[in-house]
Amino acid sequence: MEGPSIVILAEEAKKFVGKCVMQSTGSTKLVDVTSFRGRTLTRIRTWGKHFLLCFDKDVIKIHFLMFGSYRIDEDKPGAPPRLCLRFPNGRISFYSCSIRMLDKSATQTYDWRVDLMSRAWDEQHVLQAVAHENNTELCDLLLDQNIFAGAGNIIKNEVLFRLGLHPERTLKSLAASSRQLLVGEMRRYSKQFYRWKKKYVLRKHWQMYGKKLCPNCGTKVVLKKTGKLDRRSFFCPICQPLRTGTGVSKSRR
DNA sequence: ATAAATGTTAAGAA
DNA sequence: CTTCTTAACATTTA
Repeated sequence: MEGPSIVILAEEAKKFVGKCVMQSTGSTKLVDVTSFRGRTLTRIRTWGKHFLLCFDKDVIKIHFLMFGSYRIDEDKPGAPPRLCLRFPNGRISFYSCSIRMLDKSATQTYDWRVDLMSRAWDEQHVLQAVAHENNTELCDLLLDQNIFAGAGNIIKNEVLFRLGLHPERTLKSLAASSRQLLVGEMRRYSKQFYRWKKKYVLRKHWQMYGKKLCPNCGTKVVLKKTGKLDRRSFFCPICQPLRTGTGVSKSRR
């Protein structure tokens, strides 16, 4: 689950803010499930892929990893929730996810300037952070949660295709103007992802992720695990060349 | 049926 | 000390 999906969850769960937990159940052993009963949910926040349920002095942090899911006011068949919070106006359940408690002070260490979905997202700050990553391949850079919080493998692949960038290019091969385009597109596409996902039309807008043929030129899409993160990259070898330019030596002055 | 995948963390190894 | 590797987590889809 990528950042935009977490923002949609936060909107759906908003109706529980200000409500008191009537009953708390679940199979997680990483938090004391029984301790939430009688406490009021004061706020819901998100940072990247982190979903934060805030109480007066501490916070439940939920991360959905690869397979996590949730349900509101219904049960998921065949799976006991890791955590289910029941409020006077409904309930929310979380499945196969990581659940941790944070002290409230820990949320102050989150930097919302790098959160792709945040109002506080700061292009200049992100460009500065990117500037330290000259030797990093783009496929790894775009998944770095300290720089692009909320970006996942779908966003990575789609953005690289839209800009005609090969996933194994290093940042230093990009001119300053291209870097700025890249950072801006990460933000723009994340917002687009959110709008499409809300309308249940996200998947049909994928141009490269999971595709067989390039929508531009019809060339067979390459699927390769790339980078230190060894994650799947889908790319068109024609539209996303590894080497830039037309053969003119880059070292020419 | 088996494998691989919208992901992260911690522990141990090098 | 840093960087890399592996395991753990555990569900859905192809």
